Amino acid sequence: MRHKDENKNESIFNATIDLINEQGLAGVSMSKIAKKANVSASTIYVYFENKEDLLNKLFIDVKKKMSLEIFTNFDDSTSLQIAFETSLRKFIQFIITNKEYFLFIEQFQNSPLLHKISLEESTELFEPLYKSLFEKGKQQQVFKQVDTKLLVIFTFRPVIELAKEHFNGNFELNQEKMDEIIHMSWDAIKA
Amino acid sequence: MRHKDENKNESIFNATIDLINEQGLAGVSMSKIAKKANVSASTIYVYFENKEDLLNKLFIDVKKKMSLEIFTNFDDSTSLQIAFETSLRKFIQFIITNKEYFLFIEQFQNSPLLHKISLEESTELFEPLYKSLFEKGKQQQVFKQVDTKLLVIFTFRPVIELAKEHFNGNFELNQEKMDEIIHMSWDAIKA
Amino acid sequence: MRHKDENKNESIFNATIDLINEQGLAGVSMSKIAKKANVSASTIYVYFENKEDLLNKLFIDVKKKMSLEIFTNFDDSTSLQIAFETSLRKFIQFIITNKEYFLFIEQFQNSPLLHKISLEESTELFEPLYKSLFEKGKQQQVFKQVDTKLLVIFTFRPVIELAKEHFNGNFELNQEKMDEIIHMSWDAIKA
Amino acid sequence: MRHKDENKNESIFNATIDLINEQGLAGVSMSKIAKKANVSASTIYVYFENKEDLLNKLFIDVKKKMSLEIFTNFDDSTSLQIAFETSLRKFIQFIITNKEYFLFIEQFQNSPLLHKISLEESTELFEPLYKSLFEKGKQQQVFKQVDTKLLVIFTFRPVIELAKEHFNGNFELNQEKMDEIIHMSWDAIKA
DNA sequence: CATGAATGAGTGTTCATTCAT
DNA sequence: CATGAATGAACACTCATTCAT
Repeated sequence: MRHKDENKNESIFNATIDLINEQGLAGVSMSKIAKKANVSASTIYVYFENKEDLLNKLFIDVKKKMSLEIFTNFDDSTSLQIAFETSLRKFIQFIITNKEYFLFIEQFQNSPLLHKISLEESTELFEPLYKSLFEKGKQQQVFKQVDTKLLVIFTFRPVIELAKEHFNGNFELNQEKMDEIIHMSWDAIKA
Repeated sequence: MRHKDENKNESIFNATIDLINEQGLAGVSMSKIAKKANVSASTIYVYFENKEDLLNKLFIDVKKKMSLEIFTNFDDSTSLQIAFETSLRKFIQFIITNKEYFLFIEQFQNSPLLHKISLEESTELFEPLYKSLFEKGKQQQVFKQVDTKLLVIFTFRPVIELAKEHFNGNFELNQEKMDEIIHMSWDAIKA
Repeated sequence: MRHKDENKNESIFNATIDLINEQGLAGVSMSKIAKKANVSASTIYVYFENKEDLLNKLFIDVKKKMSLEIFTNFDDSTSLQIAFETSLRKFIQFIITNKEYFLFIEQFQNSPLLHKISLEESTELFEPLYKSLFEKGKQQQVFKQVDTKLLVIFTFRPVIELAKEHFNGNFELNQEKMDEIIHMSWDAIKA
Repeated sequence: MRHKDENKNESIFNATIDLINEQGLAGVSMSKIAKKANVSASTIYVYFENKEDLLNKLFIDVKKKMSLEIFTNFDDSTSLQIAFETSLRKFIQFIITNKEYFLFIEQFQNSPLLHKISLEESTELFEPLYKSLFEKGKQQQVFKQVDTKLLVIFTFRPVIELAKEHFNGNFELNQEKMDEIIHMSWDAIKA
């Protein structure tokens, strides 16, 4: 349970995140969110146009938090391999310490309620990574000469999937495993 | 007595698949399925216990179809690299030519409606692949000495994600891309 | 649980009685009866016109069983007080040893599904009691000169209500209590 | 905000009572109640948790009305026989002039939807009667030395049953009959 | 700004009964 | 005689949203 915020917007966000983690995206309703956030259901409509709007804004908010943490102390000037490893480790770190944000993103990313615009807006937040890591890597012939999307997916998707299995209790994502994953991702994308 | 119409089971399945592809898993309701399948909503309950039961049985049915196609002509005796490439290509082939099955699986796999038993039952269908490809490969030191789950995920997850982007229209999964993906997956898992 | 009868009619009756005792009258449905009786739901319609018909026939059947037991060895020639006490004790005996019949009767007696004709038909079964006990008693000035219905109700209703409380566990209907009840009923009706 | 219409609660109660009297307890449904009360079915859920809650609250409400009327001008200091007769007459009066409340109580009292708590709460309303009538009567050796429950049942049950027959049209509960009933109940309980 | 009241549309499911064999 | 298949109508209840204050 998270603590009550002064800010109503924030407490609606928190209630939503908590609910989705407890009951899944399909289990959230405006009235449940209202109850958990200790506001009236109609108050939510003061802050958000409708349910879709609430979820999309929450999505962008969470993605912003994520990018902020990943780009903290991001050093453009290190070797590509170090930049790669650092980024991926920070990403894993964020997932592990923000389980409820991660699970919300994973659920909502596949939902038809996610607007294309929100997805694009949230993707743009990670542009620096694409530019100063993957595309630079391709230019320097360190990475394979393939669509950047392929590099991104081989870097992040496997660990995402394994984190899910970890949270499900079907897999233990310990230090050793993380090293192996990073190694495998690197092998996949390196030229 | 009236004899059970084998088609009815099938047409309920088809209606469900179509609906999920049109409206997403959250958008399917028993009455919509009934309307699309041209049966009464209560007729569905002659064939299935409830909504969960229907979706789980459909899931297993589709997974069975998938495994059947992947294991057709599966040759245990070829080189590992050929077995790997053949399997992955057949998998991609299935996805591309059975878009609606693939999208149903992807949506339902993450749903809380999916029973653990159904998931296990469907996973077992692919056991031969794990045994005669990934574990054999580890024994022969062709693959990395890591948890088989890592090998499986680096083999199948990237292409799944790219297929989704392909169907979304954000990415063109052509022959060249497939070759690249297969190459990257191979690099990821090979020792 | 009662054992399966050869006679289908009987096994449908038994299943119904059992169900009503387990789930209450509101909880019985034709399909549940069918399942419990190990027949198809449509088979019930071979034996009975519809649900109402089934319940009404069952009601009369049970009332018949009841009257049979009460009138066994009924001695017309004893003193009225002995006849009164014997009848009432036999009635109590039937209730206690046939809890499931009793509870069905009590539930169905108040149901709008009970046809007036069935009620009359079942009431007639107890005519002898009215004639050779209550009306004779009035003639002989042993009982109050009031409507026979009053005599009947003061004789049977209190014990019925206390039997219900007994089965509910709110009241212990032991030998002493029975004696008291019989005494009170007698005081109520005697001139 | 819109303020709660006190009438609405009341009109839902009235609609429910009317429906039960017309169709029996088994015949009431939330949508029928809604239609009769001229509100949307979902509005009922603003006032009550669910069907059970509605019926239980209605039950307590009606019992309260009943006890209020019975205890009006209840005089603790009169002779026991006068107190007995006054109470019983007031009870009969309530039944006769509030047929629809009475029939609701009789039906719901036997329903599995009645919560034990509601029953207890409603029983407590009549505690004064038990204490200053029946138990006092036993102390003064005016009544038989039996379980108070027996006294209560012999006092109220026969008249309840006869009122039902009266409303069914099988019995005319006129002034003379009432006097006889009161007399018989008194004989039953008096020492 | 905030909210309780109100609702039409929809949910999954059960029902008594009929049909066709 | 017996039955599984089939169904329209109904059920209790939840939903996202709007209204009036």
